[in-house]
Amino acid sequence: MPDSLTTTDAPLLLQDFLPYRLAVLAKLVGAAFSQAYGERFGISNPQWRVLFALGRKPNCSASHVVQHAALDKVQVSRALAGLIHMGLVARQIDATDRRNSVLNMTAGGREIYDQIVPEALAFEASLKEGLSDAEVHQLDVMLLKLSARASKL
Amino acid sequence: MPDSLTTTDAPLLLQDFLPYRLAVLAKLVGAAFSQAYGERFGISNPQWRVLFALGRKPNCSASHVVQHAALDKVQVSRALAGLIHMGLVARQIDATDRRNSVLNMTAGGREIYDQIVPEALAFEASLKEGLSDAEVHQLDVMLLKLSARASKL
DNA sequence: AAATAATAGTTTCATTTGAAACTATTATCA
DNA sequence: TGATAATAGTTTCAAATGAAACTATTATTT
Repeated sequence: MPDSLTTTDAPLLLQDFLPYRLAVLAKLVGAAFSQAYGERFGISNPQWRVLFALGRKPNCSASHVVQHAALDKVQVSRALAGLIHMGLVARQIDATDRRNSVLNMTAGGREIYDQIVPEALAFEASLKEGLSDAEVHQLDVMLLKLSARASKL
Repeated sequence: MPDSLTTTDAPLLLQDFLPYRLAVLAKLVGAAFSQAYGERFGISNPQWRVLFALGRKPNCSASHVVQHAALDKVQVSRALAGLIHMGLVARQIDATDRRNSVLNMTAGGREIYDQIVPEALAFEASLKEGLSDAEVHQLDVMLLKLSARASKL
């Protein structure tokens, strides 16, 4: 019996439903990434994000990480606790405002970071393999548009 | 001090990193969706997926849901337990193979399903607002390509 | 047919996550 | 200045998640 005979009047095709497709793709990509690199370094996804944020902007506060890594403050706090415990990140206190922390990678953290960055970029390139330059650009535009829309819903 | 002076040689821009962008977008979209509908009906994300799968294919087994809703068997088992408890889904045992269950929405489940489907489609349409037909098609193509690549990594 | 393997689904337990409450510090306001 | 509010970050507790062990049933092998 073909599928069409088992469906109802206006079935929603989960496979075609954009929120579902995005969730499945993001999970798949994230799993592939952390399987490849997270396991190797013992670093979780939120911790990668924190490291990447610190690589981009040293001497920043945890709040800055919250704003630029799409993590909430609880996640950042926990990720930092782990990274500091592993000796990959150092935390000082901002003398001008003792509520703020001043975060930096340690030499050890930098070492891992410098290893992972090229691999992360290679991972991304591999993911985009098969997309033309024009398609990559289109993808960029559409992700931006979708993000803008989604944040208004 | 401009950002460029605080960065390192080859910084990875988290905001431009595709796995990150996908994760953030998927989460944003998913949160918007469940905030709009999950709260209203008291139904979780995995439970929606199961309902949508059953709407598409009545009389199916839990294994079928596993394969078609991108959930693992634990999630399906738990989602079903909740849906059955709420009286939205009924489970029988397949007489020809007593390991298999035969799943169907109840009248109550169908009622909710029939309410949510048009709204879910409207949600999706709203998400795509601002994308031309050509862009929507491009998006489809690229999500397919990315999914194919990701499952090989 | 008996033993073994495979499949469907559930339960258990450890980890992850998120919301809300909490501490410490600085800013604002009366 | 003292009281109140706001901000930075942490801790606590409950719910969600995932891996692995488990039960029940059917298939395969000898």
